[in-house]
Parts: sequence; C-alpha cells; structure tokens
Amino acid sequence: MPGQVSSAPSPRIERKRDKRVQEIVRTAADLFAERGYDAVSLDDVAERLDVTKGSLYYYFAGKDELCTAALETLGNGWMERLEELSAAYDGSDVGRLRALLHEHIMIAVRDYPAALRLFLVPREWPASQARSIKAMRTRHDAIFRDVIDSGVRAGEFDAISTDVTLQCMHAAMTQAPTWCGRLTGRARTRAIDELTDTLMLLVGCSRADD
Amino acid sequence: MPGQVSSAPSPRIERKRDKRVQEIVRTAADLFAERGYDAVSLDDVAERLDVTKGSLYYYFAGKDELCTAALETLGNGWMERLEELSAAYDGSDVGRLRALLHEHIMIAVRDYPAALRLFLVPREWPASQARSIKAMRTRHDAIFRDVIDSGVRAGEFDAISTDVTLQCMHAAMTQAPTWCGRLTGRARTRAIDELTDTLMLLVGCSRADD
Amino acid sequence: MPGQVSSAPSPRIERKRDKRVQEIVRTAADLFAERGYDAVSLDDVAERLDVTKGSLYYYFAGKDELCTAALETLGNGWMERLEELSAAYDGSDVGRLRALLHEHIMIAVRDYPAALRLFLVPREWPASQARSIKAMRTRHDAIFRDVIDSGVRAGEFDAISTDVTLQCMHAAMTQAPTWCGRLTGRARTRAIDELTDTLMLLVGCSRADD
Amino acid sequence: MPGQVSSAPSPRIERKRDKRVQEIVRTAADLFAERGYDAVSLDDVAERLDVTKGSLYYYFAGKDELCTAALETLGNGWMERLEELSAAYDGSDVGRLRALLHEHIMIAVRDYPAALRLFLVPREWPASQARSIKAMRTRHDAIFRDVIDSGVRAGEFDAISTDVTLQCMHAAMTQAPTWCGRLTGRARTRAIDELTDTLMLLVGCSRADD
DNA sequence: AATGAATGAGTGTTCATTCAT
DNA sequence: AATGAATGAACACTCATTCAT
Repeated sequence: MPGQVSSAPSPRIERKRDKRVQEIVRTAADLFAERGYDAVSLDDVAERLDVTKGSLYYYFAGKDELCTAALETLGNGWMERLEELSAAYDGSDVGRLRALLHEHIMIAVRDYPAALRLFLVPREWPASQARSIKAMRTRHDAIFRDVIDSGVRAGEFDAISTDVTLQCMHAAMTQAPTWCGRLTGRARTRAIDELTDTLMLLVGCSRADD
Repeated sequence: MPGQVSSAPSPRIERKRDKRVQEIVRTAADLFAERGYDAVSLDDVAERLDVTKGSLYYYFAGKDELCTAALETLGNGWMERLEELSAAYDGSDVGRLRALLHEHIMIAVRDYPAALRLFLVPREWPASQARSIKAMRTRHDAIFRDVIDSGVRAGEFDAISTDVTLQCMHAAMTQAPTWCGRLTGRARTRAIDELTDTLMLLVGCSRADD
Repeated sequence: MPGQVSSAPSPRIERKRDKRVQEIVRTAADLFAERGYDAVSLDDVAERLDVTKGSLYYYFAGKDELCTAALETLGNGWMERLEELSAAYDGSDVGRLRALLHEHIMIAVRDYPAALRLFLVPREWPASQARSIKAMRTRHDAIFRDVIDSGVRAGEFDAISTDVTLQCMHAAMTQAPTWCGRLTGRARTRAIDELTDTLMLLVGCSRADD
Repeated sequence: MPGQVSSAPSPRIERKRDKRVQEIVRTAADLFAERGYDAVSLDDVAERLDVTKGSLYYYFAGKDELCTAALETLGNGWMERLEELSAAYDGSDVGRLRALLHEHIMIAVRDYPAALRLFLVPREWPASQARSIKAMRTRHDAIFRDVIDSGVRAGEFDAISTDVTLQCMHAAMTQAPTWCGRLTGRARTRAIDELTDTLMLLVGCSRADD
C-alpha cells in the first residue's frame, strides 16, 4: 500500500500519483466508451497505456472500480461544463435551457460518442458503484430541473411534469450520438440544432418564441 | 413405406420441434433483454430451460444464431402489435399517434422491461445481429412516420423534422421502463399517461387539443 | 438387440443387414482414409450415408468399433488382392516379387491414398482392435516373406535380414501415395515403376537382372 | 532510470523466459510426437509441465503456435546433428552416407521414438504447420541428396532415381522406431546395423563393398 | 430399424485477479 | 512502482454416447 510507510506521502509524490491515476482513468474511459464494458479487457487498457496489466492493480482494486472511476471522471467533466455554462449564462430561461441542451448534445456527440452505454443502459454494478452513478444522474437532473422550474415560475415554460420532461430530454440527448454520429460538417450541425429545437417543444417553446 | 430413408419428419414431430424452439427462443430473448448479449452465457440460457448447454446446439448453430432468433421473435411480436393497432384505429391522427405511443410504452414497461438494450444500443451486438436490429428499427420508424406525416399533411401536427421527432420519441419510449419500472399501480398509470402527453408535444399537440 | 427375438434371423434379413453394414463400413473407411481418425465425426459418416447418427449405433458399438471394421474391410480387400496375385503368378520369384510390390503400390496410390495413417502410424487402440490390426500386418508380411524366402533359397535373392527387408518395403510402399499422389498420368506410372525397381534392390536385384 | 516505462526486459529475465519456453516446447514436442496433434490437448501439455492450461497462453498464442514451435525445435535439433555429422565427416561417400543413415536411425529410435508422426503424415497437421514440416523435409532431403549425388558422380553409388531413393530411405528410417522400439541392448544395435546396411543396398552398396 | 432428442465430458481460448520480486 | 508469471473460473463450441419412441 503506497504512501503508508512514512505517515503521509509527500505532496510531490501524491501529485505524481494523481497524475498517473488521471492518465489511466482517461484511457480507460475512452476505451469503455468506445467498446462498452464487456468488450474492454484490462489488457487493452494496459496496452494502450504501455504498461502491464499488473500495474493497474496498484492503482485500482479491479475492473469494476476502474470503470467506476472512468465513469466519474467522464461525468464530472461533463457536468462541470454544464454547471459552468448555466452559472455564466445571463439571460432568459429559454435561452439558458436552449444553451444547456445544445451543449449537452455537443458533448455527447463530439466528446463521448458512445457514453449512452454508460449513462442510459443499466448494468448490474456492485452496490458501491450504483450509488456513484445515481449521484451523477441526480446532479445532471438538478442542472436542468433548476432552469425548467425557474422558467415555469416565470411563465416562460409550460411542462406537463418536470420529471417526465427531464427523462425525455436526457434520453434523447444521450441517444443523439448514435444517429448524429453518422453525419458530418453542416449536416451534423443542422441535426444538432433541430434536436435542440425539438426538445424545446417539451417545455412549450416553439422556434418562433425566440 | 419400406426403404424410405431420411424422409421429412412427420408434422406432429415438426410441431413439437417448433414448440421447443419457441420455448428456447423466448427464454433466450428474456435473458438477452435483461442483461445484454455479452453478459448472457449459453449456460445461463440452458439452466433457465433446465437442459444442458449441448442441447441448445441441437437447435441452434451457436450463440449468434440463437440471439438473432430471439431478437427477431421479440421484435416481431412488438411490431405486429403496433401495426395491428395502427391499422385498426379509426379516427384522427392525433388519436392514432397517442394510441401508438401509449401502446409502445405499455409494451416496453410491462412486457419487455429491459428491451432498451435491444433497440437502443447498437454497438453492443455482434455484427451479425446489427442487420436484424436495423431492420426492426426501420419497421418501427415506418409505423410512426406514417402517422406523423399524415398528421402534418392534415395540419394536425407540426414537426421541426420528422426524423428528429421519431428519434426523440423512440429514445424516450424505449428508455421508459427504467424509470417507470419502479412505480406500480396508479402511479405507473399516471406516469405512462404523462409520458404519452409529453411526447405529443413534439408534434405540437398540447393536452388541451384533444 | 436385433435377431434375438425369434431364435435366428431369416437369411433374407441377415443378408440385408450385412449389406447395410457393408455400406456403412465402406463409407467410414473412405472418410477415415481421407481425413484420419480424429478428424472424422460420426456425424460426418452419418451425413454421407444420409442417416442419423443414432442409426450407426444400431450396427456398431461405437466409433472405435466402426473404425476397426473399416480397417478390416480395407485390409481384407487389399490382402486378398495380393494373395490372389501371388497364387496366380506363374514364374520366377523375381517376377512374382516385382508384381506384388507393383500391385501393393498401385492399391496404395490409387485406391487408398491415405491408408498410411491406418497402417503405418500407430494409435492407441483398445486392446481388442490392436490385435486385429496386428493380424493384418502379419498377414501382409506372410505374403512377402513367402516370396522372399523362396527366392533366397533359390539363390535369386540376397537379403541381409528378411525382417528388415520386409519393414523397409512396407514403409516405403505405404508411404508412396504421399509423394506419388501429386503426380498424374505418365509421371505417376514412371514413379511407381521406379519405386518398384528401387525396392527390388533390397533383395539384390538390379534392373539388368530381369 | 526514473520514468522509464516498458523498457526491454533485463537479460537475466529474458534468459529465464527463454528457458521456460524451451521447457514447454520440449514437453509439447514429446507429446505431439507420441500421440499426434489431435490427440494432444493443452491440458495434457500443461499437466505434464505441472502448470495450468492458462499459463501456456502466456507464452504461446494458441495450440497451433505451440505446435509449430515444437515441430521446429524438434526438427532443428535433428537436422543440425545430421548437418554437423556430414560436414565433419572425412572420407568416402559410402562411409559418409552410412554414417548419416546410422545417425538418423539412432536419433529416431533413441531420441524421438515416435517422431514419424511429425515427418511422415502431412495431412494430420493443420495447414499452418504444413509449411514448417515441408521446410524441414526439404532440409533433410538436401543433406542426403548431397551425398548421394556426390557418390553417383564419383561412381561409388548407383541409383535408379535419387528422388525415389530418398523417399525410401526416409520412410524406412523414420518408421524404424516402431519396430526397433521393442528391442533392447544387443538386439537393437544389431537391428539398427542391419537396417543401415539394407538401406545402403538402395545405392548399390552391398556389405562386402566396405 | 431408425429417429430425434438430450447429455456430459472435453477442447481451445479469454481474462480478471493474485503475487513474488 | 511496476513487472512477469501464474492461476482458475468462465466461455463457446464439439462430439461420442444413450435412449425413449
């Protein structure tokens, strides 16, 4: 167990370790997103990192934990971007929601083209990791729920049920890469815009409202 | 009939065989839907059927073939129900679309609680299945595209892009079981209704329109 | 157990059974010679006969027994041809030996192109079948030993050791198909002749002696 | 050397690995020679090495690769001994050929008592091995063809066809262990000598010639 | 006499995990 | 901090054998 010998590890060493962990997690996240949990072996991860499989076990207790970490890293980056965007946005709720939807789709399509496997399709995770995934989803919902509730109060939005609306948006956005992924350039841009506009209908905003 | 060799099997035997095949396919379909292709072993299928793995090979050439058969059986049943409903429906496009959405969600939630794996995530399947799944999806889209296009022409609907609308509906409906599955009784019924109504917004129909 | 019910089976039925057994054995022999014991499954045999695997068990106790029968049939035919030739031959021992060698090679190359697997390479047979194979070899040796001994006594031949000579001849002749098999037409005929002549050297007969 | 990642393994480790590979290959070679490709399972190999099957895959990509390595190791050792003998021999072609024949038989009988499976029966091996085996045979033929051609030019030998002579010698020598294997001590020595002398007849050398 | 069905042991292969060094 | 080695439980698939009908 590293760092256990001399009371606490020096900050320098800890930083180095963190950096290594980050490298591993990033690589793993990429692979899991590309091929899905089952189709990725630890050998694959190790090879792409140019280390041996055994080394991974120095940093992670097993495949599941590595995957959880990957999920968290992936999700954290994603959510931070949305949270920052929401915080920075200055304007109507309509504009803010549209910006959030658009950004979510962009991230999904461009950065994590296969993340739906991780966030949409349930898998039997060990309990500890199920919690972590659920937390991510809650955080995601909070961001959008905030805007929608605010817009509803302001009379800008009209939703049958905020919960259901959130589910629909999440499902459609996360699924987006599978059909936008085929497109490129202008066609993709247009598809993303259309999707954004379509989802705005769920809160009663037609394009003419902007 | 002396000397008759390797004739076709009697109809009675053939019926029996067909029934057995159906049993196997059903069981396999359930398992694949529950856990996904990779996470289901032929031993799992065999055990649930209370036979040995080897027996499965008497009926199917391998895991892939079994899976294809399962997918097709599952999808055929589903699509047939939708097609019949659509054909039988007599009334406005608004009503027909709502009925289709409602039925799709009911099937998803009640009958194939985890089928999203089958129809949402394409990469999870071996190449051999990809075709079969795509065909199913095309068939599904045709049913809904029909109503939407008709409604648009009749001025009942207003969609930004039929394609995008179809994708959103499909994503949300197929994903439904993961969040409606937790509910029971009245709460579930209400959730399904709300989801139906929410999706109607995508073609510009608010509840007041009915 | 067939034929057990009414004391003895009628000759007509027995003949029919024998014919069936012959069919099976022939087919099996062909397959074993083509691909070798391990590479032939009972399904292969059954399919070529256009019956089901189960039927084979009505006539044979198992794969090994079927193979033994095939070997015996193969070997009997072979040996009979050599024995008849030897008995019919009227002339010097030189001529008789040459004729036997030539015939053996012809049979090996033309009729049982892969029999070396069966007669040259030892396999761990169950005891009962090992005996049967050994008997075949003994019978083969007897045919050639006869001529050679006779020739030696007559002063026509000169062998260092009859046993060793027999082994060499048998090895070379049985192996022949693997190198003559590639040839066709005239080239093959010539190769067979050359081989015959070469083997005659083992008993001290150069071509000029004829 | 900090930060050095995935460097080449130290020579000490590499040596150790090579030794292990040698162990495995030797064991596999023995087994394949004893029973043939199909009849040897990786479990057999593993058990004789007292490791688990999985370990073999750490060193070899699969059964075929292991078999290829085994064949090559076996054949290389054999051929090297013959080549060295031929190079070192100083004397007439008669003496050199006799020495080569004798050595070949000794190796076959004493060191690789069942190698006939490797060099006699081509069809028993998967296609991937066929090349390797053929190469070995070519190398073998070259050694003996050399002496024979030289002897023929020098008037020491007389052969009907060098090719056919080579085939006969090869067949008889390789087959030798199956009949000399039973003998021991003096009897075996005598049998080997007789076989050598008998094969010398194929190039027209009777014992008196020496 | 023959079939369809089922079995169970075995076969090559993969892979998460462990561990001494 | 990392490696090379080994393990053992799975897995898809094959096949000789059995048996009720």
